[in-house]
Amino acid sequence: MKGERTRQSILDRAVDLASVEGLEGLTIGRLADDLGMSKSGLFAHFGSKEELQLATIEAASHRFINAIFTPALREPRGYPRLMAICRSWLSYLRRGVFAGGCFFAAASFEFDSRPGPVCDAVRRQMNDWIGALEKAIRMAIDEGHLEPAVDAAQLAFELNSLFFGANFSHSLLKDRKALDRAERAAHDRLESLRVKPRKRRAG
Amino acid sequence: MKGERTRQSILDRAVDLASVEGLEGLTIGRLADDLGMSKSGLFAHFGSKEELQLATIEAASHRFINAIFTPALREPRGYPRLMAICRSWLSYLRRGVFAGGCFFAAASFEFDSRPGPVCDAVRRQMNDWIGALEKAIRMAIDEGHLEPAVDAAQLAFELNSLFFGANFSHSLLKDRKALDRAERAAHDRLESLRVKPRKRRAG
DNA sequence: ACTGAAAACGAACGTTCGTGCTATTTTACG
DNA sequence: CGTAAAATAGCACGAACGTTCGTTTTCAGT
Repeated sequence: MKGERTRQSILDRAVDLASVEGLEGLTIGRLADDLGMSKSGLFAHFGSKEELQLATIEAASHRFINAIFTPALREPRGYPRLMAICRSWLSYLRRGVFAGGCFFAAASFEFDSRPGPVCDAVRRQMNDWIGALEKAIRMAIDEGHLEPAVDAAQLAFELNSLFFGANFSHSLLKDRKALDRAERAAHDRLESLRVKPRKRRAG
Repeated sequence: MKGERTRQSILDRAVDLASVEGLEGLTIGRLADDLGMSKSGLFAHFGSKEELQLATIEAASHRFINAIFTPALREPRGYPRLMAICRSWLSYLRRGVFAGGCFFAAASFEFDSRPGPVCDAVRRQMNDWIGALEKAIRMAIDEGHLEPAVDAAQLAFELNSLFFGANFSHSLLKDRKALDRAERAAHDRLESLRVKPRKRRAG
């Protein structure tokens, strides 16, 4: 009972630490110090560093979903929801949901050339994310909001790229216009693929 | 004399190692083993790990410029050169110029929240790169190839985002269509901003 | 070929890493 | 309450980290 609570607070801190120092830079000793507990006490919760990393990814995913999808799913499906996801993503960066920028952007570039269970877990998360983006796009097509010819995978790729680019310009270059640029690019791109509502007949 | 040659071969290997393991994961012992030399012998060339990291960034920059700009600068300025940069970038990823994908994409996301001399050096490199992109865009505007209203900084942001996105989809997701998607997106975007050559009078 | 300098080496330093153990404390429950 | 179980602490380990130092090897210029 108590264990579960402790575990959660460990992971909460681990997610932020890893978003700054990286999943490999995330260290058991450092994490234990931060939480005022012993290395071995913390270690017992996970059994290995790799398990800690995997659990941290899982915890980060929950935080991500809460920040992006939970609010966006309140919007009506189709174009509004798709646009809400974009705005949620940028606002999630602005609000600093993770201490060191987007956890998954960092993890993606850290592990993209280091095969293993951690790499697999990151890839799985990112495939889910891209899949969810594509789904929202297909919904917008089905609702008649986007042109039927739109390639969902292509558009998802482009939107995701803009988010990564925003993270980069915002966090590393400290460009205060980064998020505005990304929002403008996403908006313009979506607008260009939008079905113009000349007549309200198509359903 | 000999020292400079050794130093260069160290950095050559360091660049590839760091593009896989990260600039922090780049380890003096590992690097020395790879090169069949002693830790202390290697260490003496740099005096500290941080200096090794900074020198590695510098070396990576040379390789990057050789792969991207040297060929692109042979194209006539304006639209052709801009498009050549885009294609060079994607081909540079395809050819595996760095062992672990784009060195600078990895470094950017690794150090974007870790202030210090290494972060500063990465930021400087990336500012140079974005600046060069903007310059190529402005040239295309000046040559009358792109609409005069084009916002160079905005377009540079978008192109760079596509490159990062390509790196991500290519390296982590192993999506074989990643580079094609990025090229298509870049091409379409540039085409949409292009001055249509209806009559060959302007210029 | 000789020699002074430059380069590389080998061993060791103190620290931190992840990971085992064995106690001890704390918690949950009958 | 008391007690079994769960959670945490303490300590030690071997390996790897960056770094220092004194020695030895290799090179370049005369």
